[in-house]
Amino acid sequence: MRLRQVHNSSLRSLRSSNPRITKSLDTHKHVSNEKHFNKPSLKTDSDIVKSNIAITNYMRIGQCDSAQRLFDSLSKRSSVTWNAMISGYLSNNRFELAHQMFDKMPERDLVSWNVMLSGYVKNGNLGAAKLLFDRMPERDIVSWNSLLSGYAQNGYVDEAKMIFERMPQKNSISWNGLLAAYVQNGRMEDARRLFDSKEDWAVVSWNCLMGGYVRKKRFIDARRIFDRMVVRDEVSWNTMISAHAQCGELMEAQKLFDASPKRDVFTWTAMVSGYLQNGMLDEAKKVFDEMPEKNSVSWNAMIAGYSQMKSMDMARALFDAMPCPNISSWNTMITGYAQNGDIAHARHLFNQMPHRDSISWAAMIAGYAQSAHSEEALSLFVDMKRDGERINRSTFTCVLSTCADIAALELGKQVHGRTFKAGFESGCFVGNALLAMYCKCGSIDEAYDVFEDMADKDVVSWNTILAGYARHGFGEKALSIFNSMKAAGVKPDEVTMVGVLSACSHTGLVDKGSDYFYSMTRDYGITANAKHYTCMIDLLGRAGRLNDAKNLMKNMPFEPDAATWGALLGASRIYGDTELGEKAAQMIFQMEPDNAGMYVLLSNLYAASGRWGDVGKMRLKMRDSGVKKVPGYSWIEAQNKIHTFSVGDALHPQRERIYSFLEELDLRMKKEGYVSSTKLVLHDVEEEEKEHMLRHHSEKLAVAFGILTIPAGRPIRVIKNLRVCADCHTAIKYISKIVGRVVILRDSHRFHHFSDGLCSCGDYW
DNA sequence: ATAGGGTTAG
Repeated sequence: MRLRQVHNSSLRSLRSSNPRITKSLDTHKHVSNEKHFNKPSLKTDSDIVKSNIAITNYMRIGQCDSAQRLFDSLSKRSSVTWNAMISGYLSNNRFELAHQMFDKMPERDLVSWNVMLSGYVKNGNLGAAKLLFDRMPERDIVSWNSLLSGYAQNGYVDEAKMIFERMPQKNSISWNGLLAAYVQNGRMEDARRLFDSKEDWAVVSWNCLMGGYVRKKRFIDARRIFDRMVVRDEVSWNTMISAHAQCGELMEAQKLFDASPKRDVFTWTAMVSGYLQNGMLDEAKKVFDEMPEKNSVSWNAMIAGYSQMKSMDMARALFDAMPCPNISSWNTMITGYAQNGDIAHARHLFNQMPHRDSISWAAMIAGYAQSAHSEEALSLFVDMKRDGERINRSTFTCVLSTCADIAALELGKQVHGRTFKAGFESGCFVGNALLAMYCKCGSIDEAYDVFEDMADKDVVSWNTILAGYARHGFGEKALSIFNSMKAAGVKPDEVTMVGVLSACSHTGLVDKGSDYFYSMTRDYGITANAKHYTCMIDLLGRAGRLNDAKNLMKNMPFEPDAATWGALLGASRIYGDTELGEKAAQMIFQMEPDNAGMYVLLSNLYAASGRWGDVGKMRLKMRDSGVKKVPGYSWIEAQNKIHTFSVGDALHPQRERIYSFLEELDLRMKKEGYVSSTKLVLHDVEEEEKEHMLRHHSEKLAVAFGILTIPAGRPIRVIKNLRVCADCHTAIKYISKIVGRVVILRDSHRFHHFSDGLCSCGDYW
């Protein structure tokens, strides 16, 4: 704190050097005038100063009305009086009133212009700021610095650099402005080059560079900067402490905490959230209790920690105990209740809270949507406008992405309609959200309609529709999108190529995929990343070239991650290579010990090759390691509701109708030649498992329910949280043919379009 | 007495 004061006071003396000169000139003028005027004018001037101070103080405590009343009552005002009003209004977010003052004032001085300029910048109106800057009768270094930061804050890094180069003079604020422009926009290499180009950076600039490295998770670079600092203020220590806490190095964080010269609420809160992020709730609570002073951020961090650990009672106790909960505290509680499935408590708090912002509404809407209450979600969306909360583009984007997550197509369509009515359909943000919603909800044709109608498509739009086709199993279509994209002059990026390679993989185009993979550096300047390699391993594996896949993995320039091993495991499963599958699964267990899906995959692999002893061992291993199999469930949207099914579901109101329909289907399937693969492998399975296998899986129940409720001619869209079961996959192919319906199933990995006895995945997934 | 930059905790 002391260092910060030293720093600020040196700035202040710099800042005041000019006014002091002006003042002495004023005094001089005044003395010469005194021959003609009598004392009152001197008295009036000191009165003006007094009222200026009073205005500033009123504004500082937010009493704009009192300031305005005082201003109106004055008989004499100087330009400082006007400037104090303008600046006060701006700092109280009363932009319109500030603007009116600026227009009305009789004589504007340089400060008036600078105040307005920074007002526009803070208001995010860069265009107006630029116009004002051009209109200014004169400019000083303050004007230039304001404009520089305006460009930087709005992401115009190169323009900021041009301003910096055009500046007649530069001071430490200007240098810091350019550095911050790079850091804020993630251009750390440029920031570093600038930083190394000169000495004598201010402490804030050191902090700025260090903070940039922390945000990029480049903790070693951050620490090097910290160690090189000759002068450190509290912010420097706090940044470094939170960096160590974030990456789980709590011992080191604690060491710096103990060594830091002064600890403020930031320092303490950084330690609390460090422990929370690493799941150490008790330690976090201990530090929290020891904190000498807490503010709402500290309380909210602790509350969020409890709610993430599903301890809503503890979270609630803290919430009730905290002195002044702010809007974030309420939002944290609502989100916590909603995510823990307690929608009633969430709604109760939502109704009680004094003010709601767009985050409160989004949390509540998402809560309803995720707990299968789409009607309430939509009606809340409608209520929002009535409550006075403006529905803006980001609200639509947020609601659409909720629809996408839960594949609520009907709800999504209604939101689409409202988006259109509100005039928000144009623009990439909402357009891409719509596009993604239709893709993820399984309606690839509607996604394409949106895509075609988009006036301005960016690379994200192209990537979304391309990956959409690939995930739906329409590889050829995905590749033709890729060609149109190139023809439209849009440069493919890394994400595009992931889509292209996975399209080739899903379509079995091994040679074409390899060509793209090996030529993308030359053609588009894209270096293969882990995802590209994973696609290639998947592609080779699918084609049965397991050795090539293994070799590619051996030769890739980075360590394989769980997804890469997963691709190899998938291939071994299809081609029955138990040895390779075992190796891959072991690697995945090491990296993701909680990944229950892998135990299931591996034990299925054993079962397929008749190794029943190993299947049993897997079961024991799973039990001993405490991993809980994630229960599989499926859901379907019908009659404005989301219907959820679990294996052998006994809760659904229409279960009897569904089960008898499945019996009937079973007979017809057998006539067509269907043999249940589960029944083939039953002979060596324990009783409990047998029963499990004989019961209908959730996806089959949902499909049957869909056929019974969704009007003929419309596809049946089902979503499953895990991968589709192989037996159900076969069964649904038969069912699609028997009843003449299209079934679109989204599982945790991709889409399956079942139609006339076939699936778009080509039985590889 | 009025004006410019930046960094840390939810």
